[in-house]
Amino acid sequence: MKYPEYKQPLDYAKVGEDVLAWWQQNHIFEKSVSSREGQPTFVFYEGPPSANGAPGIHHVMARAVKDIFCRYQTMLGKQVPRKGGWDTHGLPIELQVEKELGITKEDIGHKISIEDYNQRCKETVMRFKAQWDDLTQKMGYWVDLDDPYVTFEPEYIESCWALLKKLYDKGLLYKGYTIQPYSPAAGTGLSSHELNQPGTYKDVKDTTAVAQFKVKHDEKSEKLFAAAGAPNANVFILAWTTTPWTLPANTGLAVGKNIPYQLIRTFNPYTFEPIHVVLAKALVGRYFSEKGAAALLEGYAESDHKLLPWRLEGEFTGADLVGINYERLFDTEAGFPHFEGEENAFRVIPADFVTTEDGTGIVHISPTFGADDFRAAQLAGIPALMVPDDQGKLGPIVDRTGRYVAQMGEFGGRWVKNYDGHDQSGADYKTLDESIAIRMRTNGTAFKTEKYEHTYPHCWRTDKPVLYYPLDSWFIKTTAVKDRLIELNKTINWKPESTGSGRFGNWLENLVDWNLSRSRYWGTPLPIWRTQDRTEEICIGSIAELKAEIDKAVAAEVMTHNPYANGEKIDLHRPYVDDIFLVSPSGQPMYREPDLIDVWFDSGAVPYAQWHYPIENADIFHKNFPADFIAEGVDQTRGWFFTLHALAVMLEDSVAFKNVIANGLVLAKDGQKMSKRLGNAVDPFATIKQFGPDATRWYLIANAPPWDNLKFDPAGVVEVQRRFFGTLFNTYSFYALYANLDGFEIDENNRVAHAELSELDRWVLSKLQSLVAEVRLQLDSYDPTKAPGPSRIS
RNA sequence: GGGCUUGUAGCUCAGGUGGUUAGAGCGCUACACUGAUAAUGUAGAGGUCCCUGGUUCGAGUCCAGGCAGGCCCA
Repeated sequence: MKYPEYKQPLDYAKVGEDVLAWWQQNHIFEKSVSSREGQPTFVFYEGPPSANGAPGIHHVMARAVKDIFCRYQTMLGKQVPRKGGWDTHGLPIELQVEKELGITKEDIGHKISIEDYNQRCKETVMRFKAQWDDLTQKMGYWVDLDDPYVTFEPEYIESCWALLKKLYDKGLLYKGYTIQPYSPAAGTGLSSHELNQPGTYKDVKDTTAVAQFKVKHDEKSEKLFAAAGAPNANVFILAWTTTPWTLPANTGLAVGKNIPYQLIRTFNPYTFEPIHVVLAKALVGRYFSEKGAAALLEGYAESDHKLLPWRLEGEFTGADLVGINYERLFDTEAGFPHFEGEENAFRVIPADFVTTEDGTGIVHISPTFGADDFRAAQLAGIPALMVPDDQGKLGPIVDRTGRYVAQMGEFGGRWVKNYDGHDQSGADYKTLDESIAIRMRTNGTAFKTEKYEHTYPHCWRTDKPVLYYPLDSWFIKTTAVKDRLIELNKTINWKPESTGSGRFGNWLENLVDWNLSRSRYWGTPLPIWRTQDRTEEICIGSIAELKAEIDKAVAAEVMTHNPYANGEKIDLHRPYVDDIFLVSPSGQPMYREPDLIDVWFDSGAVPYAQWHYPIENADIFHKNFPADFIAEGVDQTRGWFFTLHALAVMLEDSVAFKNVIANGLVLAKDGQKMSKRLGNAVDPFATIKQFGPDATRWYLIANAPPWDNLKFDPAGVVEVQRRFFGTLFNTYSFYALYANLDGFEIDENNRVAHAELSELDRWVLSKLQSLVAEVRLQLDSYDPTKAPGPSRIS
């Protein structure tokens, strides 16, 4: 018998196992790479999976996508090296270890040493590696598992340090601040994880204020004064805040570009002065009554002031207001401090978070006390109000204990909230918010002040209100290359296109600097050492450099000995690097900046660090950069896709990848998200065991484009199995049966001349060539779903 | 709240640049074959193209506004 005949029913899982065994015995994957030595390469980067959880069915889909294009290019004759890798650092692993040990972040360094804790993280992260390797093989994903990169290895970290140093030398690494939840009572920053603890958000009654910001009359504001009908009119912009203590730190006002605003002629309800105010059209009704519109303007000052008269004078959009200058509310004449950049402050700017839900539709911006404020101000070039402390270091108007700094005039030294537990029971006791409100009512800068109940986050340890406060962080100045990031992004072939131009493109348009700092333990440490007075610092770019600097420090007696002198293997993690002190050129000791870097830096560094570049292997790196193709979930848009792109543009002035598929999610068959809790998660091992890898992969790819969400229905896999593989199998069996009966044999050396072929034969050959052309066309354009299409039709 | 995305037959999905009776597979119904048979062939039924407005001689397709699901970010 020439052609093997199989019995029904065919065991698809068995076929998969047999093929896998044959691959492994004959090293087929290895040969598919080694046999193409010298051929053009097709560069692929494996997005490192984190091995701290079991793989799911969506990983099978993501990896099937990767596998398809790598194999296709291999079949076209290219060499496609595929280095596997593991992402091993980061918060999810730390949280898992904390949970398993029953500890919190505060216990690290006390109940458990940093050394033991990090050891535990290292063990935990590789716990599922065996499962991942198993799935990788069973699903038939070809990737090099024998020589993967691992982000916690010293060589990998060393590469990250070298890259950081390159950025540092280009002036792209700097220390600044970011607005984070901060507990003055506990003296510590809070993570979003801590803020999500139950009970942190409480209803509190605060003094709120609608402040009047006086518009300066210049060409930017001319239209307002024209509508008011007097060049010397008192025109104010109204902004509401639930935290009046932030008003002295105001440096800007934010409007929504498309929101309609109105100019209203009326009176200040406390001083009875005639004024003109600007607020959102949608909110005029909150402050002005129907009756007031009809009330006489004349005679209000002498009336009982119960009814506030008003008149509409004009309407503008937010875009009309942008750029208008206004007078500082708490000015230097009243004893409040000058600050750096104040000539650029006190301007109306646009912001996308402005709504007309509450307040006045205009948001008071204090860049030191709000994350949104900070971001909007940074985008618009508005400075923050910062004052120097006794050491000359710039800081916000509130110190770390929660008090106004001394420079704050009549309010200097006042507590922002009651952080020290002082007595508030006295009859004439006033909170800072109340004192500020009284001042504003007196000098005609408050349009309305009232008590208002709202929810506000509190520190889970001290029960005191949280402040949003500027905390030190290290940044990569991605905004310096923003235009180039956008420009190069346009050269990338995104599948689907909308992810590149929309989600990713918009993200780049609104880019802020990349906050690298993480106050954690398990990750790549920041390789920067500084003197205590912050005047001297060094960025270490390699282990060799570190050793040399340690030798200098030992010579200067800053360190007693070099812990790496006798050639033992270096561990660059905490706590070891924290125990290294270096010496500055002027002879001062330097201490490591205690932060870790964002794990996304680790993964963005894959193209370099997987080869231990730039320490070594420059030739290998250049041969394998940039990638021709990568694929990952759409949730990586601001993660891996961004960090790859950002680092490539800053370091190499290049894209990191030319083609990218951003695949969607795999949902349960009812369209719900898969979760262990709902019990609707599909086990990839069971699926492959039941249906075999071929039907599983075919279903995942052919059923819907990978960038759409896929509703995973096992019945669909059954259908694929019957419809496609069943047909294929039956067709083969039919052929095998009769070919064997007739003793048909193909004689490669004596084929029938084309001209002598029957019409039917020629039709079939034509059909085949059309199929090949169609499949190639679709695979060349990175559409794996359309590629199998033609083969499904007869 | 913002960005992106999806909504076409019972199910899963196709439907460049607007143009006759809106398609495929599965499922369903009927018939045929009974040496491919837990198959195969032939035929058929089945749709308010999410809703509302608009542009147009003409809209599943273009525009605006909603509704519902999803992802990411606040």
